[in-house]
Amino acid sequence: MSDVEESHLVQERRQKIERLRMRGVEPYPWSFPDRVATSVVVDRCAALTPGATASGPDLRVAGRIRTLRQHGRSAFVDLDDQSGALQLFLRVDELGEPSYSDWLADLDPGDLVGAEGSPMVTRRGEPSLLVRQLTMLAKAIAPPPEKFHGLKDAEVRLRQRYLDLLASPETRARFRARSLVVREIRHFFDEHEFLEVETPVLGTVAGGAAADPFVTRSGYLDEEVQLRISLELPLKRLLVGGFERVYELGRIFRNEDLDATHAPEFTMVEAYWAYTDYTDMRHLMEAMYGRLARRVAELLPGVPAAAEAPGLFEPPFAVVDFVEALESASGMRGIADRSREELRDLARAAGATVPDASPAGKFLDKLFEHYVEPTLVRPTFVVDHPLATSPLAKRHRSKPGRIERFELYCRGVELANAYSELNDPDDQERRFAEQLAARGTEHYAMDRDFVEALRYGMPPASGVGFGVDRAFMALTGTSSIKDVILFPPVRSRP
RNA sequence: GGGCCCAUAGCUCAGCCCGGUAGAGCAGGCGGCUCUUAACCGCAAGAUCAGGGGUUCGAAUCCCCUUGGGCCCGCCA
Repeated sequence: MSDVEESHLVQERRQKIERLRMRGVEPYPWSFPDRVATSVVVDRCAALTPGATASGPDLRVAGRIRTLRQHGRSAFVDLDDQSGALQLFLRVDELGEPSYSDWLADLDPGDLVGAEGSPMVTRRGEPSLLVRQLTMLAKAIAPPPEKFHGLKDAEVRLRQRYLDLLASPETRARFRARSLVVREIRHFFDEHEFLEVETPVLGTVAGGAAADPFVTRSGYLDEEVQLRISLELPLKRLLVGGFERVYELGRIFRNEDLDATHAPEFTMVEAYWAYTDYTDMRHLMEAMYGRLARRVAELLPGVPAAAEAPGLFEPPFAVVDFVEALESASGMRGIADRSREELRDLARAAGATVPDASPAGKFLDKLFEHYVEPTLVRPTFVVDHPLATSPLAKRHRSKPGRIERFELYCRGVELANAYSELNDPDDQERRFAEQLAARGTEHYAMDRDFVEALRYGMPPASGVGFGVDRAFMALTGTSSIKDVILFPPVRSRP
């Protein structure tokens, strides 16, 4: 592939810049005040009959040229802006000579231009702006992707996301919807009187989950530091400190492979709610996902999965017991009483490759993943997991050997993980020690200060965590996490 | 980490199986056209066929390696 800088297309455009300057036109001016969105002009046109031109003051619009259709002494330009698109109608009898010919000689697809004129509807019925004055706002030197087929190259779409965005209204709509769903999540927690907080990304112990951290070094601390892999432990310290409803929405980092549902940095929400238990949190999540589903349906009516989301996420969601669901799906009995070795052999028989040393909870997760997860298409709360599956949840008040936990699944994806949070400091210390004994690699350490904090008393509380990227994927039926992250990680160019 | 697949003009794609001087559409250039909307008509141009090596009289095409990407599996509670 030849260097863009060298191509004849670029040289043509550089010559056009020289011509613009020679006729006194600045190719990169500073602003374009008093413009309206193209949608405003389109709305104004709705009152006009075909062939009619609006009276009243001229309107100004700005945007990027998608296509040009020249007809000798008139021309049509399709102009895109964030609100949509508008056809510009250029005519020699409006622009005059030599202005008309000069402009047509120097305009290209991809250029950012401003236009001033009257709203009008063409005889063929197309809402348009009859242009009296054109302004170059930024001359594009590099040609844009092809106007009809758009940008297909998956690599370019990831490496040069701006090209994907400028060529694809669908991509723009998807990322806009993501941003507005994030805003909706904040509204939801804010309305429920949760306080949004920010906790450190860099710390000396990355805890709250089992994942490989990114490791770096702090010159100030003169110590190894790790990027957070979860938000859990600092947020619970805030419950100790007296905040009763807190949440954080932020980036977390796990030094692991990128695939369709995992990215090494992703956005997570965790919320902690004092004096409530996991059943209260279950109802909160039901309400939240119901609301987010209605929002994506508004934002992406043309995306089938999004349009169907409100029906799918209509509360109440199904509730199934972890052990009962696993036993009924697999035909096995007495799952909770099996030894670690038995569970390991069962997991392997189900096709999982797991190391000998894994804790029993790992094998149970694998069995669940294999037998039950694929069947959970409608939103379903899986509740009351075996004790071994998490070190941070409180023991179940009535089911021996279980914890008070739920996971929400939908369309085969995990959409939330919540507990009645463990607040017994001695039990917490024991459970951390058991996890460490089963793991024991160099970058893992017990967060002793967290155990110390619990000794001062953390109120009974429920807590939840969910990945924003995956939530948005499930709500919109998007199959790859790269399609919901604006700038996914890419290797440096060879 | 394992398997399969892909890389040809700025963009979207043919050509590859079965080796014989690299093609189209869009975009760009020149000419024509005052209601088109994937505008249209004519002319001329545009390529280190991802990179490197090999086989061959001859390689975009067959073989090997490298790089980047995609899908699946494994890993990632």
